[in-house]
Amino acid sequence: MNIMQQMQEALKSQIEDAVVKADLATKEELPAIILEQPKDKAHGDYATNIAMQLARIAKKAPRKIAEDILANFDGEKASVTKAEIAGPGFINFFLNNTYLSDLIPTILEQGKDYGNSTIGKNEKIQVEFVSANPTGDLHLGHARGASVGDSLCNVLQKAGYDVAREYYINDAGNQIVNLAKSVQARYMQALGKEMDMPEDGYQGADIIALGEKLAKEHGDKLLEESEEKQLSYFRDYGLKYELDKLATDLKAFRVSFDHWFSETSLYEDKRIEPALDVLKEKGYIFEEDGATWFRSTDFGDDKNRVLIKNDSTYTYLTPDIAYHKNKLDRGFNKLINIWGADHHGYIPRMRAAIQALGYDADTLEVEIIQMVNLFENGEKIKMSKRTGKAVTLRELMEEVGIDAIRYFFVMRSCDSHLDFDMNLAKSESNDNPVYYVQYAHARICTMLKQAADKGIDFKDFDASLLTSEKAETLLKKLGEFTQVVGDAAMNRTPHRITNYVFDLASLLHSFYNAEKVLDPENVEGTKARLALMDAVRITIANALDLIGVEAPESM
RNA sequence: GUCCCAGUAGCUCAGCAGGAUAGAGCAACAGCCUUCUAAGCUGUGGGUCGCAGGUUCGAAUCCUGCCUGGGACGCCA
Repeated sequence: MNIMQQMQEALKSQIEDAVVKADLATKEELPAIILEQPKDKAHGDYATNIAMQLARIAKKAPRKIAEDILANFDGEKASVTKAEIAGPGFINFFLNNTYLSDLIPTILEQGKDYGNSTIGKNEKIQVEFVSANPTGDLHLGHARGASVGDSLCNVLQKAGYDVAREYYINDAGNQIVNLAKSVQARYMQALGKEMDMPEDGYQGADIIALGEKLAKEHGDKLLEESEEKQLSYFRDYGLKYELDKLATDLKAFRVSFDHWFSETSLYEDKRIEPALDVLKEKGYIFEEDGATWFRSTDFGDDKNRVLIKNDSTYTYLTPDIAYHKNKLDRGFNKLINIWGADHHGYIPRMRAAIQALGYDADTLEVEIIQMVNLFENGEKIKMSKRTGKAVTLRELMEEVGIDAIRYFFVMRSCDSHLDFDMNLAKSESNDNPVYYVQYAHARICTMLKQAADKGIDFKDFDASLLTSEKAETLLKKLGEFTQVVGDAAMNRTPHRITNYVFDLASLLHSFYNAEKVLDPENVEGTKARLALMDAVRITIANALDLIGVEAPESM
């Protein structure tokens, strides 16, 4: 538990004691004490609404209750210097802020670990994200999913969850047959022979390049093989090529996975039948119109779903159920899937399957990532999957840079559609939030370097010298970091990290402009400020690390 | 028709378990570089929180209905 949490817990327990002592409520009746940090400084460091909450239980006016609480409140035990009743019945607490001076040594000592907590209680949680079909390049939607997924995993880990990152490879089924046919057509075309693309073929430039590559390497030799052998070759070759490309691009994008799970392996390891058997035993399976169905409506889905088509092949859902069963068999007690908005309709049936397998519905959480619109020069860039004319992640990385993409994609709540402004992301100006934050970090590094060059050692700093309002605001913000990470983890909202780090950078810039850090006239003050700067540097770097953005030492 | 997401300042969006006068960036306007990076700072103006009800001490936040925009509703994946 960090200093801020200790402070809050101490305060809460004093409030609880006071309520019980004042005979307003018993310990059992008492609701959880809520402490909030008022926006207005005149309202103190913390405020509680407990008096209003107790109005019904104690049958008294909130302000009267607040008075009774304060009459029985021992402020000294919680570092409270002043407590006031305000508004409809808030109690505002003003704290002795010396506790803040303990914060800097903690941050400096913890370094990269500052912000870590144990609220995840080591819970085994699996996050499946991206899982783009190996049939083309990653586009913007995947990139957002990758950014959010990776950042969420980082946040969860920092908050003490035991996280496994997984990519589900859809390397079985129709789309792979299509891939093989598409590669074949592109290969033929590269040889100068007439061949139409299959109807649902993959039109991407990557497949054209692949066809040319094959033509170059093999000439027309591949045509000597049987059609079946050719397609099998194109399938394997295309799959490997696409998967390598996905892995390379994602790695470049600073996203890695603990496990790449192959759909085909479900067939090879005979995992699909046993999963179906479980549903069958429990009576959720029935036959109709020559097909095998899952009665997902038993669990709130709006219609039942086919598992085995009347041509005796599986639907997409069937191996996916086996896959999720496998995840659960591996001992994860929480599964998070990150899907694009176009898959949201798939949630009820998957959740039904989880329940049919004997688990709670909320074992599976699905985070839906809304769509991305790309804007350049104020105009929306149209994307078309059919013609393959979508902007790829690779192109975007080359044009915009990884830091800006990662930051922009995680900056907004997943629920919101995201307008990605190319001009803004590319601009090296203060309009660009990424540069704004990185600049704050670089500024600090410059000061620390200059101090080091001058031989200033601030190890023996005295934090009590940091009395200015701007320094104090900065300190309080630093103290919030652990809580912010914990909230982002529990609510699955990595965008809070960008909000936080932006605010922190803003406070740093403000402080920087108001106070001279390196002051030859005041050695002790300089040391204290340098220590504060180092703590800010560490916190910014840790926050940026969570969202996969670099923290440069100079710009 | 059913379901999901969104609707907050001119624009893009925050707003944490309901809390005090609704915030930030951009844009507009006015200032700050003989001083640690002006990729920065300071200040001003700008809002019926889509609409209508309800829940309560209190609603941008929760519930219901409606309106608008986007998406999903396959024996596709």
